[in-house]
Amino acid sequence: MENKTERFEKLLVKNGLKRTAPRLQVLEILSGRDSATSQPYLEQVMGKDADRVTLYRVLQAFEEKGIIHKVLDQQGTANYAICSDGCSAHEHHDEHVHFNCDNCHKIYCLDSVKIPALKVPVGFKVEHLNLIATGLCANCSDKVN
Amino acid sequence: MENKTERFEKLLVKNGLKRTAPRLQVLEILSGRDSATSQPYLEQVMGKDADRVTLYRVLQAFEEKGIIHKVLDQQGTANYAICSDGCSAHEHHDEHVHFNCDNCHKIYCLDSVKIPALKVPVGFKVEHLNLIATGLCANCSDKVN
DNA sequence: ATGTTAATGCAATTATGTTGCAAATATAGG
DNA sequence: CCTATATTTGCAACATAATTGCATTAACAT
Repeated sequence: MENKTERFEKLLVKNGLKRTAPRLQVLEILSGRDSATSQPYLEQVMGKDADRVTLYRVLQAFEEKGIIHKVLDQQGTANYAICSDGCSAHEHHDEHVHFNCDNCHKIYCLDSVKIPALKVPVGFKVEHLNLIATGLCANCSDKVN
Repeated sequence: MENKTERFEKLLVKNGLKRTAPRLQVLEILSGRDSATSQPYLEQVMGKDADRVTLYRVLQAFEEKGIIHKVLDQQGTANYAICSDGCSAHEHHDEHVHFNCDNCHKIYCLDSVKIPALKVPVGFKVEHLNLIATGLCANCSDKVN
């Protein structure tokens, strides 16, 4: 199996980004989590390893290249998750449902759930759909019962 | 036809809120628009008529009472719209689709469009759905063509 | 090895949101 | 109409989040 860091390095090069420590660290953190990661959490984990400004810029660059996508939770806080294959700078294929757990506050990308087509009033042209469900995730609804 | 201001005053009293100038002004502004109104826009329009802090508190009170509902746009900015009848402090019936126009940036409440039921993975319990569509609104798609 | 370009870190600035408190105001009751 | 009371407002201070410019550093092509 291919080394994880190697994969990340290729990913960066493929997108014309240099292989730098903060970028690799962000990819490392994001890939190790099963749900989207909030900007404040990233900031905390990176600590003094990288400047806050650098983090902003890394995330912005990744988003532009289609390496990660941003999901806003109900409070408007930005959360980031690595895009599944098939995303690019030109087109994000992240029109899956996001699930924001009321209990643990994690945000899951439900890649398998597609957003159904929508009937909108005449004249409106839908480009993208963004659906966030809230409730209890599988983990938390287990614990509660 | 009943006077608009009278209606607003009744609305406030019904919700146990005093009839104050900033509150009436917010209702006036929101009701005069065909789309949701951003917090920064409200702040700008109210100008020196009300303090920034007061605006925050008015909006918060209105939201708690179910008089208005908040929609976050793609940038995470809060937008507010008057709730249709049937909303209350206990239950918001605002699970309609919101439409964020890429051109004019207005946010429309598409009250007529209901969010279709969703199949989620086993274990997940959906409480609320929040769907924002982006694209061109009727107005803008007219102009473009 | 080295030159060029991209990326980082720092400082300063701006924007955004929150809290405590004193002054002002709405309204209920006399 | 006047007054008592609780709510609401406005101000000041503070806290947090995001952005910009610039000098320094680091990546990497040659």
